[in-house]
Amino acid sequence: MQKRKFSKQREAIIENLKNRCDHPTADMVYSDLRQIYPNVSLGTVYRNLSLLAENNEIKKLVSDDGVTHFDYNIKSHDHFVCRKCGAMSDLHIINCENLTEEISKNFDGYVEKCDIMSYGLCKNCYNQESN
Amino acid sequence: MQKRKFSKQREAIIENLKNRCDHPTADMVYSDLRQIYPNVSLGTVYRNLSLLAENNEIKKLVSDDGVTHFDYNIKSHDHFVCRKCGAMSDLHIINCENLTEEISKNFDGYVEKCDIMSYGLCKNCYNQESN
DNA sequence: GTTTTTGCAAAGTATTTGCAAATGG
DNA sequence: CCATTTGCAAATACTTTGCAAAAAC
Repeated sequence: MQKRKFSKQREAIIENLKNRCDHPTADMVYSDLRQIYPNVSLGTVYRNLSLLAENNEIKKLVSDDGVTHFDYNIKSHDHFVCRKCGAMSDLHIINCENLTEEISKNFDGYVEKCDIMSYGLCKNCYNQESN
Repeated sequence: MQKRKFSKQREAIIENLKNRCDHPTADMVYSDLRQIYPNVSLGTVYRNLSLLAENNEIKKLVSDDGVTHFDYNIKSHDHFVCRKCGAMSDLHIINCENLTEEISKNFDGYVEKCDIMSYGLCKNCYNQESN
């Protein structure tokens, strides 16, 4: 791996992810970044998010509908995606914490990680629907 | 929903999915279909796969790398994706069969389904790597 | 005869890449 | 200075869409 140099854009991307819990898309991060650095480019945001995800400094999460989200929390945890508003939120499932090891036992190969993604309607969208 | 009419292209797509277990992409199905119907278009394949997935006749599965796969088996089961060759295979996890209901208990909204996606190296790629 | 589906091509998304200039160490 | 990163624009990859013709019923 090449030596990494500091960049204020990358720092701002990390800061942005750190201070929110809505699992933003690249475009959402880009919108926020433009408030601070009006000339920042979407390419820079994509380049940095990919770099960080490859080095496991952040998590890249792709939902069923093909939308890519990013998460600052790299600890093993699961997610819920609302079919209606598309929001992704955290989910903590108690009895599936050692799932990776569990799968490894019966698997002929190397199991690196395991993601649980749940879908449906979030509280808000569910209440709206029943009106 | 509008009334559906028969189409030999759609039937061939279903047949193709039914007779394989490698969770193909739209393009893989398209390649096979051209052997039977040389003039079939990729648009038709996408249209039909979307239609079938929306009506829950097949499953649409998106892996971490953003690649969309399709599965004829609509019963609840989980998947493994090889990080090296990209192949998707089935995984049957015994103690996570009622996960959707389990999540529902502690969730303020409506939980429709739940996918477990596991990543690593498949048997073949793992053996190659250790040589 | 009316509705659905098709093939084709064009358009739409999301993401990546080439390159010269700017920045970091 | 040399390596990395940036902004910009163009390119790529994947998927959807508009439309007239064909097929289904």
